[in-house]
Amino acid sequence: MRLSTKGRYGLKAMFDLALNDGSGPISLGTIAERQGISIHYLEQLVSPLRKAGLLKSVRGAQGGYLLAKQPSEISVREILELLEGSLAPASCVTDGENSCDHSDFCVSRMIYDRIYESINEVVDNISLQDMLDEQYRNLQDSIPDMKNN
Amino acid sequence: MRLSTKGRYGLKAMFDLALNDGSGPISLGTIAERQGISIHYLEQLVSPLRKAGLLKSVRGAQGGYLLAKQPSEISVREILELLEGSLAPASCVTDGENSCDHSDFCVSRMIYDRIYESINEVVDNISLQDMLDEQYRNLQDSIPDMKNN
DNA sequence: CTAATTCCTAGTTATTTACTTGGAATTCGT
DNA sequence: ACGAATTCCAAGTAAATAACTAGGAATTAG
Repeated sequence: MRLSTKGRYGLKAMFDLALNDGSGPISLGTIAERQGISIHYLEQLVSPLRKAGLLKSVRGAQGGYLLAKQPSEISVREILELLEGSLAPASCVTDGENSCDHSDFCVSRMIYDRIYESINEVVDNISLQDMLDEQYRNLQDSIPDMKNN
Repeated sequence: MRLSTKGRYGLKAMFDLALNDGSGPISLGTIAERQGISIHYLEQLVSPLRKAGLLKSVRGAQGGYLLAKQPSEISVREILELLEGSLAPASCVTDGENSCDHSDFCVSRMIYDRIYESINEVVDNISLQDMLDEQYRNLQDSIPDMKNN
């Protein structure tokens, strides 16, 4: 039940962009270095995010990526689902009836449905803005002097 | 974020045993056939469940497995955690601080924590007895005549 | 024109999953 | 006492997936 590096790195990258929202395009090189991720690997993660319209790219020198919407308008769910596929704990939850053998009238499936719902409830209701707010709160609480970082 | 076959098959097997609770030991061969799982693979799943005290075994001919406790006393969480390991979406959630690089003051981790909690909230509160109840309800609703199966 | 970038496709390696194989130990029924 | 049915145990293996790497074309600021 682990998220893969795709989801985790992708979320990190999006959060990095959110932190720098408004300062013009940020290159993958910069993000890769800051987050400790291979730049070529990052490219692959960023590509679907761009195609889905979560971020914009600027090509050429001094180019890079920017959020395509406000941080408040991008949910963690969108990001994770794009990179991980659906967050369902079993394929029958999203595949409809066909994948399930019905031998036990799918009581197991009822469980997977409920897990799926509860995961979505969480990630649907956290936006990048919420993450920024949380970050700010963390900084205030633990290291008051670092507010300006 | 998928459960592996270990967790899913293991849950199926436990539910099968719950359905037959009280009728003496059920052999893995029977379960394997009913649930469409390789018997040798099932063995591997059942072994940790036995060692953890969720089920008992009876060796030799006419032997098999039985639940070691009442269905109401066995939660889906216990079963899944035994077979899948913790249901945390990232290792930092259960590994403590060491695995996390703190570069973003772990706002990501806050998310993984919340997902983890919400998953546990679900699986903690479903017991094998709840599954039996649900099964019975399903049968009543969809095929009234099959109540006696 | 050049350096810095995105963009694209195709490898490759490492890890994990999902089993299979083989056989010893145990016990019921006859 | 014997044989069939079982649990129990340790390895091995094949397939799938994850996690990258490699190479290069296209674009653009300076």
